[in-house]
Amino acid sequence: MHAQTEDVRTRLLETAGEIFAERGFSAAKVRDICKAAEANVASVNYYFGDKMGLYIETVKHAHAANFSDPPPQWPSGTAAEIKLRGFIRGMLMHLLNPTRPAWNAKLMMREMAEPTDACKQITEQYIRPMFCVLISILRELLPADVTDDKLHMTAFSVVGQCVFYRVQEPVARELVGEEAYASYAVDQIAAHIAGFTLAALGHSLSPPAARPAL
Amino acid sequence: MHAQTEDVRTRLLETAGEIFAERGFSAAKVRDICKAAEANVASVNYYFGDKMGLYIETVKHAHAANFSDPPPQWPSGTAAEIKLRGFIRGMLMHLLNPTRPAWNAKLMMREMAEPTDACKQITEQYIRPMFCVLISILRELLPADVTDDKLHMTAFSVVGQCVFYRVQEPVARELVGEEAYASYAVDQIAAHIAGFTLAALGHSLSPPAARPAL
Amino acid sequence: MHAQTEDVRTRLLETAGEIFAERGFSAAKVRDICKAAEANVASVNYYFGDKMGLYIETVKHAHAANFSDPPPQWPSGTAAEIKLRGFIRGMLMHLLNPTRPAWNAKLMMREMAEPTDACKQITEQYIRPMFCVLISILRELLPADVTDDKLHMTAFSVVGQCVFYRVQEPVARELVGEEAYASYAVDQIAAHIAGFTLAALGHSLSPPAARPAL
Amino acid sequence: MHAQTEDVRTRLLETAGEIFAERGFSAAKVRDICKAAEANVASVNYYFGDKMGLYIETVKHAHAANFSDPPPQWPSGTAAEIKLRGFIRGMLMHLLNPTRPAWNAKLMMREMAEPTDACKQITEQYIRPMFCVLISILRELLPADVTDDKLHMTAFSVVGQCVFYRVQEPVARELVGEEAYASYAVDQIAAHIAGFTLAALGHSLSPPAARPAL
DNA sequence: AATGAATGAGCCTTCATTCAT
DNA sequence: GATGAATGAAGGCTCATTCAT
Repeated sequence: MHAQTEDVRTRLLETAGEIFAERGFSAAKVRDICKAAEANVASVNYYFGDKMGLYIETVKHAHAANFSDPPPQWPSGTAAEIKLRGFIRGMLMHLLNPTRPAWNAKLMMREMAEPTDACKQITEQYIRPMFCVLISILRELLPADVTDDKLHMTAFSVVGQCVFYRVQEPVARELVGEEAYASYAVDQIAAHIAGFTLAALGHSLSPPAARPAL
Repeated sequence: MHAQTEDVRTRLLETAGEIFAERGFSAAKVRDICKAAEANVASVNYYFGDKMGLYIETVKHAHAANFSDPPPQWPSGTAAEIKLRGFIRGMLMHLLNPTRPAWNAKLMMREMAEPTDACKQITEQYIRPMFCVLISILRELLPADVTDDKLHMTAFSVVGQCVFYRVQEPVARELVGEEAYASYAVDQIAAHIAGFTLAALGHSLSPPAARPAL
Repeated sequence: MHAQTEDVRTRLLETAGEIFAERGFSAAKVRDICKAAEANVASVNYYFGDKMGLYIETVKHAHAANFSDPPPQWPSGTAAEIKLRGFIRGMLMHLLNPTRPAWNAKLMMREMAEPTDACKQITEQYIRPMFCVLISILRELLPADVTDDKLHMTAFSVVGQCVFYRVQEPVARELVGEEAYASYAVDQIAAHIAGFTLAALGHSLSPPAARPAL
Repeated sequence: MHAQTEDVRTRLLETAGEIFAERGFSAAKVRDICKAAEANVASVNYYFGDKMGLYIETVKHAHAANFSDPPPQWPSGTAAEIKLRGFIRGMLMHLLNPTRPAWNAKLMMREMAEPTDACKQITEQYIRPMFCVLISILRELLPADVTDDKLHMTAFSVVGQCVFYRVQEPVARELVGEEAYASYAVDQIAAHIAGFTLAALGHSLSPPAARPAL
């Protein structure tokens, strides 16, 4: 109760992430957050000034925790196709990872729907680096004279296919049925998106395994 | 006070959509909604039972207003490619329609992040019919022996590319810059997505502009 | 809907009695009353001005219905003991009658707890006549030179014993247990009170049946 | 603001008693109670959970304040008649106590008319102990082989006579006239009820004033 | 005469915040 | 530094009442 002083702040951040994600900003009650974090009712105001202060720090913290993985890297000379497949799989793993980030991603969704200052910060800090990696991979796969617009839209096509499974989950689940949706494996989805994308880019119509040299 | 009697309900629906979209369910106050709709404080409970009732109807109404167009139809014999291009363009027009939409789409985002009963109802009522049309188009473009899973994932790839521009708008805008993003025309995006998709399906390397060879 | 016009008023009165008795004045909702009476929501205000108007009329109506029985009468020359037994039994029948008056009596209780104008009116109109009968019976059973105070207090002793079973029912039920209380028959209680009273007055310690001439 | 901190709860209890008694549960407004108690609007929910919680505690408190005197005790060997006289007088003193009671009793009336959880609790906590004392006294005055029913009904006859003066006060006052009623002294009533009861039980024709013979 | 759609005052309750310790 | 008892602003909802028909 005295040595773990800094821990309270962190516990608050973690718990708040979960609860904000689950219920949204205004539906989340600071009392509930504090109780769940085994902290005092006044802790939020003490550590973060007010509820909004806690929220902003929470969003930052969530991103830091969720996207702190360094952008993927490959040995130079790795084939662009391999890198694209890896990138897509990594992204889906992040988005659909059922262990930790359940609420992390939900929180992000909210930010998208109602961007706060946190949104811009996060984009620059965590998303742009990933985006740049994707762009560089796609540049290898596209003709050298491709326009920036085309390049960006292609990247968006890749990202759009991936985030769909996160963003539209409830709808997709309803459309194909609970059972069918439950059977989707991350690897299966990743293979589909990568295959679809590579085919679109005029590379390989063959499934990953059939590739001669990896 | 007598001719516009039914209009109160409608005005409430419209105004609530705007406010729910802007602030979210719990942050939106029925008092504010009523004031904005020039309706009585009790109107919400009178017409919709309670706040949640208003919300559900609002979400439905938003969809109805935005997606009530009957699923697109083509003369029999129309080439599948033409239909797909039309479908994608129509979907983007809806999603990015600058006249009505602002809050309409935002509201949907919220529903995705935190699905309520409204979500299921809308999916069945408005989304599934569209989805079925897309599926039938894709069936023409895919091999006859394609699995349902593959068919569905392909549809999701199409839809994912489209909704990205709605869902991730703030991020996309930030990533490519305000100016570049503003220059994107619906037709340009639609052409990209259609071309990307048809290429992925191994069809057409032709439109949007009879590309020589890739 | 047009011929039964007067009936609505009456139905309202009856239903309101039941509901006012059950829930009290402010907890009773005019909507519920109207629905139960199959009358319009505005009927109360139409027929009685407002909710309080309905209440006052309801209390009057309830008493008229419940105590309209003429005060008991006996052939001249009937023994005072017989008359007292009859009086007590009649009073208990009224108070505990499980068929009609359940709510009638409850309503009266409320009036006692919080006397309105209706209370005085009722006392004069319905209660005093009964009280006078009791007094006249007791005068026969008490010495001629009894004071008025003594006479009144004796009457109150009789009445008090009777109303106890109505007024303190929940407590009595709890004290002796649900089962035992349920086994009390009106006749048994009446016999006890009459016997108790007559004994107190120095007449007969014998149970009613053992009386030589009836 | 610091020494009297506990007093808020108590002040609330006292004030609520007065107001609940005066207006009934639903007509009493927590705002009014808080204002009268010089407490915050949220105090009720803070201390008692909700309005009903306050009500229950209030009823208990009223009883505790009014009946908290330990059940009367007498030196062993005291004559049962003496004890009965004492018991009756004590009970009437409580019921008619002009210092505190006004609303206390009214509140009880309401509970009887519309029993809540509070009723049961009070019966067990405050009323039953008194009732047991009365029963034990009566057992001394009645034949050894008396049935439980008879014993209980006899107790009810005693209690009924007493509570009448509380419960039916408005009616009694009206029946005998304001003046006459005002002249009733507690001692006078107590003497009457005790005398009446003892006579009924076949004991004592002695007190209150060594009556020669009846 | 009688209705029922619509109103607005106001009630109970919640909840972020504060302040004395 | 950290707490938790207490606050007051405001929110959702109810309900008696009205008014045009």
